[in-house]
Amino acid sequence: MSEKRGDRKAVTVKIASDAALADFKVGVDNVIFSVDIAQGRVLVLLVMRDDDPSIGQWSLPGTLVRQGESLEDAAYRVLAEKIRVNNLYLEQLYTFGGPDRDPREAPDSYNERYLSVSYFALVRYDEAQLIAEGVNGIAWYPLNTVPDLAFDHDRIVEYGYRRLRNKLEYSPVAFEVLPDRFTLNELFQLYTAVLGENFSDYSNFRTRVLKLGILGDTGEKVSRGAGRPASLYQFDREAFAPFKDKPMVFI
Amino acid sequence: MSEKRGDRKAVTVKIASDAALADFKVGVDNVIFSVDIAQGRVLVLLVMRDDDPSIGQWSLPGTLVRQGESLEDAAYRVLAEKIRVNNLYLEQLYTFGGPDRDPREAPDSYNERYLSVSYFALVRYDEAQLIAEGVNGIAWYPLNTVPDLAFDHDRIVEYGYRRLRNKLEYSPVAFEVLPDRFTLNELFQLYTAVLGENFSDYSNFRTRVLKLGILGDTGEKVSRGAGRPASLYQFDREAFAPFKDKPMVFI
DNA sequence: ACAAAAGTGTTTTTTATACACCCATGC
DNA sequence: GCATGGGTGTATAAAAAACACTTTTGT
Repeated sequence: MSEKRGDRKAVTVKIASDAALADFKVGVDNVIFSVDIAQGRVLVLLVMRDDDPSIGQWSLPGTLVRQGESLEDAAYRVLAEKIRVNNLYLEQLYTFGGPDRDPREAPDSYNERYLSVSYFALVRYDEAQLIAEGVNGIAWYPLNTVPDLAFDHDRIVEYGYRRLRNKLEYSPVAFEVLPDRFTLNELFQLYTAVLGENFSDYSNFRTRVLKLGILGDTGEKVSRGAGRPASLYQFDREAFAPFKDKPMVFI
Repeated sequence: MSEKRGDRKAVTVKIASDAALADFKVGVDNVIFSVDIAQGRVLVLLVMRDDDPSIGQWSLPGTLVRQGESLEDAAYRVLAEKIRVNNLYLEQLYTFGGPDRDPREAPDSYNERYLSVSYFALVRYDEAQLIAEGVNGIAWYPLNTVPDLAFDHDRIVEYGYRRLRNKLEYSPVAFEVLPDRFTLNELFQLYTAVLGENFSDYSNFRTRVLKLGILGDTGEKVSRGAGRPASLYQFDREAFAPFKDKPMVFI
């Protein structure tokens, strides 16, 4: 954990010292979630690998970072290659970079390391159009049916799901996934799908979320099948602004 | 954001395709915090750069990742080169990787990108022994007096501080920074130093933290100057175990 | 005795939880 | 008219916040 060979002597023995440094290719892997409110399911976007290592296995959509491209740009690029959306939420998740996490690092190859910066994304299920590649190289998988994934992508999905739950509780991400106008019940269903059945009582949920004062009643009503029509609400970004960056608890 | 030149054709046109990929050196930068309870100050460890870019400027202790070394190992290595501690808390913070964040990426050089994976660490102020390099190339800086730092290290410190506050509120990191046995007042001072004066009343803090049931009274008392002697408490890892991984609110 | 720090208790306000109940619509 | 989902209200319990008060030490 600590050979003391000096970084400080690096100036004089530059070549020798540089030889000890690892060379990296940097990949970006996206954990793209969506929530099928109607069915109460959380979905992850998976793609079938059709390339060199782990070919034919499901994996997260990813790519290698190109020259002049930022990490985030790369993340947006993969996303745009796989899926068409109008709105999305995207943020960095975690960086997995141990040696030996990628089979391409095999000693016989160029001795290059592969590091994966993962990104977390949330899109609208109903507006997301998958861009089919071959026949069926891409699909939404319900979280509980995700198959064994290539590389260490299982870990990444797990990590992403934890982030999703936290984000729901402490930030207004939910509104990135809902249509502009939505009923309180849809909001509730979304929370329930992600957080589990018993996270809260519907009527208490209503009270709390309305008391936050960040939802505006549009006055319009909509009928979802039988029963009394529901009011359509809108997320009020202005009203939310003061809470921005401050710790906040939703639900 | 999406040239369609294929990752998929990479097998056949490997050389041409690889040419578009960026080559990276990966750096690890540590935001090392400690809290001087007596003075109620949060401190960051800074080192004076004595090497190539931004020489003579303060920066976070960092290093480039070596062959066969994991990111975390690299983080531990820098830490061990700068400071001697018995206990510490360390976790990954964020990965900064836009092009042009490092002057070494200047177009005239090898066209190699530098990416920084930052780590967040917390150590005990009183037990931390700085390993002096030259005369004074290393120092604790109170958070509010941190000078302009090299690269994008200012951002990293800011980001790290946010993490520190969150960690204090939602996890028992505090006990990694306190001695094995500590008074409730020391715990309170620690929280106050990080979270600000008005985060809570001392007596309410006591009640809450004791009700958690994760602190054991050792029975021993200690006198800090005048006034009634205080009980020494111990963090009870067993009692805390069930809360592990579950969302939890401290104070 | 009195200042200083530790520790306890009490009161008030706010928030969470569990339900009971009324409302508006489709069939 | 009755099942279905939407929406309001109330009663109880728990947690947070404010602050008064007691206890034990050093000087």
